[in-house]
Amino acid sequence: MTASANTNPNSGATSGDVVTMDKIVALSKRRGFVFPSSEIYGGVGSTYDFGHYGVLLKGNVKNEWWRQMLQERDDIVAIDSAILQHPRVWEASGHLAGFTDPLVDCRTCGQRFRADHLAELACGRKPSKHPGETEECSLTEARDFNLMFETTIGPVKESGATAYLRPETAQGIFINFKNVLQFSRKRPPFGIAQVGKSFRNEITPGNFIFRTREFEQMEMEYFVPPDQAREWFDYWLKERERWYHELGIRPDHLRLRPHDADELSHYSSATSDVEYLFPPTSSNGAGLREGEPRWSELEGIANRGDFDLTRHAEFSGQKLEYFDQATGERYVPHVIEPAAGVDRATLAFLVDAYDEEFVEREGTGEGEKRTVLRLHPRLAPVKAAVLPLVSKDGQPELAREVHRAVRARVQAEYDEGGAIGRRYRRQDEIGTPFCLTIDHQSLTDRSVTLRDRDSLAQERIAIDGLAEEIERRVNAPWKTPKPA
RNA sequence: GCGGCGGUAGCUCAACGGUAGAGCCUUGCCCUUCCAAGGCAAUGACGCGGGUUCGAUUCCCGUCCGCCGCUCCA
Repeated sequence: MTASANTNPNSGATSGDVVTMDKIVALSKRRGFVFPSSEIYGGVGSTYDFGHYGVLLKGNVKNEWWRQMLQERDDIVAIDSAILQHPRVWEASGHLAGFTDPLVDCRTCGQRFRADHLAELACGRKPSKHPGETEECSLTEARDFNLMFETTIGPVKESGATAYLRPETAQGIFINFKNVLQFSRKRPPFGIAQVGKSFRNEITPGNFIFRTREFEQMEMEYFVPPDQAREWFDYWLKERERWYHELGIRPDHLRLRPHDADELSHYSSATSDVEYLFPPTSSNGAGLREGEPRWSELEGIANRGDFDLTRHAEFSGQKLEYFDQATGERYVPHVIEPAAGVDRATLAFLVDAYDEEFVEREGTGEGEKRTVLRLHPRLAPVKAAVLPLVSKDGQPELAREVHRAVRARVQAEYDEGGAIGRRYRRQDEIGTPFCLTIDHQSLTDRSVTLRDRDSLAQERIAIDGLAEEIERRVNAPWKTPKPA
């Protein structure tokens, strides 16, 4: 729970400490994971485009989430709801009211206040004053802060109906509760899961892809009998924590943090955050660091009670409840919601995997720094790279054959350009767990060397059955070699 | 949105009131070699707009973008 190992700037250059956000941003751009969006036009604040490896990595993160939610159990079904929904959805959810308060800023003290609550608010000055009451106060005009993106349905703006881009995927699940109940043959406890884009006009986006105005969520609403809500809440806390651990996040960099009473959302009776210990922004050569490591939220797990179904029942006039044939009971299920950020999880996996080490050149005592992403093989964008040692003597031809076989099973690359060491390092930087090198011996005995990303160890392995062997290794249990 | 700092090739840096230079990276060719150190060549930058000036990447203003703090959340 504590961050002692990483809050101490003098803790030395253990491999876990070298990462900074600057390095992640630079690597992301250098290797084509993530680019600032609209760059050729000067950029748009806090929007990002995912490049080739970023798409593969993020896709793997989502796949792993689906694996836990769908493949490994039979009480959760999937849905993919529309981004544009009926405006009443957001009245019922509370977003339209809660997201549109007029606010004023004070230019003197820098604080922000609800414009309609000035008379009751204290502005922090002594003796206690209301905002605007003292001579130094310099309040701005009241402005509407609508955190939802607004658009118009219909091509003529003036005559169209106002609609909102969804600020969360959860509501798309609640409004489909009836549909799913009818067609999925499920009864509580059961869940509905969704992955998709959401949009919020954040006041202060930033921290790379950590907080953006357009982001992707992985949300699951788990509907349970009211008297079981607490136990399922605890269950999902553990399940979600296990998910991060199994995908290689170092346990001492992950924690569950229960919300205080005053932090709770309007809809929640209990919420815990899954937090990751993110590194500082940058560090200079002298070991001084700008910013401190900071616990930040990857995921919120909330007990939403019956708030959502009750509200939608009220606003829509539809019955949103479950009738238990066995007991003759009719009730509104309570909801446990693990709501995770895809981009945040992806960033955390990148950060946690980042490592640098010194590789000595044989016998010289000198060497090079190696940058490597120690990603769980299942998360790695590319599972295997096929490399002919030299690009002649029939090696490229055999390598192409191996590549064709391997890529039939897993994401694989072929590369014959430049020195072999350089190609290994390129693969290290994108986290490829296995490099398959074709050499002169390969041509006579149909074997390759398999080079391990983390240990650099090489072993000789037969080409026949190679693709299956790679697939087996990718799916084997894995633990990060990085020290805690 | 407010306050502080910053913006020169993909990256790390340099110089300068007289139209920018290096290393690394990348690409091509040669070499053929199991961990980025070989040879030859090439691509490539003053965030954007305005002002001062004979002349602005340099000085001034605005704007955009980024980082740090306030606030919010996945």
